[in-house]
Amino acid sequence: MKRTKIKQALNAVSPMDDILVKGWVRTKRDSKGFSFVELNDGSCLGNIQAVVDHTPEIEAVLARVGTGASVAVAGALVESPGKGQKWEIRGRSIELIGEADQETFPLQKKRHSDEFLRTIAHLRPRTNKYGAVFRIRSELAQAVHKFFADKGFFYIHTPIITGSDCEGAGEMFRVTSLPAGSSLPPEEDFFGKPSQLTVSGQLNAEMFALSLGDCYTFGPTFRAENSNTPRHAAEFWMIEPEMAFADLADNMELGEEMIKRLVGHILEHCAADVDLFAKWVDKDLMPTLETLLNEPFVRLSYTEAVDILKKTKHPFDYPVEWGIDLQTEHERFLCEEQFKKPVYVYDYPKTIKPFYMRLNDDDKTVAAMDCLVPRIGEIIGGSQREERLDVLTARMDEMKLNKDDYWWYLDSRRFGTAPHAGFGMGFERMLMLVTGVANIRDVMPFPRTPNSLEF
RNA sequence: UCCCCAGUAGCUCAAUAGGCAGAGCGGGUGACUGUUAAUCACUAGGUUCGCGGUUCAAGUCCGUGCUGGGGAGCCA
Repeated sequence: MKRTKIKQALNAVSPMDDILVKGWVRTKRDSKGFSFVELNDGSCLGNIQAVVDHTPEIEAVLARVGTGASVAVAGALVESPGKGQKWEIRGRSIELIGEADQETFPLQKKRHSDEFLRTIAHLRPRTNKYGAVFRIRSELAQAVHKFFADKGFFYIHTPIITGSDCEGAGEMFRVTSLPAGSSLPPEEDFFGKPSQLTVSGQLNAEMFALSLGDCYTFGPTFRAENSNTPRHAAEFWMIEPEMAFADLADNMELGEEMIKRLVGHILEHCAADVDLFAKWVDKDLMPTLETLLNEPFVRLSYTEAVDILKKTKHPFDYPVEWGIDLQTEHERFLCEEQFKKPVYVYDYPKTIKPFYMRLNDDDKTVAAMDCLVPRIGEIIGGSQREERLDVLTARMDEMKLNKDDYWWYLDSRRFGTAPHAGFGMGFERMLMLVTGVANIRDVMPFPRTPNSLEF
């Protein structure tokens, strides 16, 4: 007989004479003459309860069935006479597939701390909370692709290994095939030059925006920064759309539409899992998601933001002056206290932003934008790109970048250049936003952070 | 990388002023004919993170290292 997934069984509309389910035992309760066995197979948050009467053969099996064991139960799907569930399985047979030693199996039936579960990252998806996290993660990734596909964006696979320190966005991981401890020069290495793991697919994506129109990348990126915070990981996934013939306003509009669509999709498709987070992880999750969905995002120029920060009575550790980069405390004040909703800050001083952002007519600011959301901080960072060759090369000279390294990037401005804009969204931060999970390590299957590479 | 806090049973934690190492949960054994984190009884379980020091005596005080958490910087 073919296995029925528990999600299907729990959604049944009528009883079934024959059903076979397989899964992991969440809890077993014995009575005299029969036992309750609750199974979860990961297909959904809910467990299905099987009731098995004791026979000598079944008792022999049940003696070895404990929390965490994998089993197959065959029987009939019937309406449950007990409270708490609509359906249950009246078991005719139970087969032990994989035993779990009760002395050493680390997952209990009660709640564990996130810190402890991180030390058993290989087993934590078997818990309710982490099962829910990773079902939502999967659904969110699908929703990203659906959003862009619906809008006619093309999905571009930009390279993971890169040869140029593009952007200068933080420390990069070196890639080499030279033997450990080798003192050979980069010319002798695999690519004949230094190579690194990418920190962003943006520069490559720009080439495709200036060819296919609207496109996006969605893949892993790597930062070798020794940053130890609940919002950073050394390996994380980033979504980077890039649009031709678009400006900064189009860019902000796309970001807002995207966040609203993703939130709406998760509320619609992962209701049971989201409820778990609203109930146990973040009491304010539902109001937060409602705000994201229904409230228009604030749009505020950097200059206006500085004015607000200078006028408020709220004390800051870092004094505010036009020209400084906004500190975490400033960003949090703006979106958590001043407006209590997502805030776009745009037109930043050029001195604190990278070379590729489009210079505004004031010659002091660039067409950059950050989207700040409560609790997470910056979830989107983007800009209109500098499409004018002379302005772009002048900026590169100012910042002492070697133009030869960017010859192909500059070609796009030599031949048929066009205004274009794009941004990067941290996928894990989006996931933290929709689940209320506070630590990025807890929305990643096997998180990579400084001094942490166990799994 | 900097600042702050913590580390005691498998897990979550307690231990008065420096004076006998404790509880709940989990595990094991048994009871119970409809349980829902089942319940009840009994029971086993410890290098108090490592190293060094102070003291008659250290889980507790001092130094140092490691690990984890929170905050900051950097960023998505």
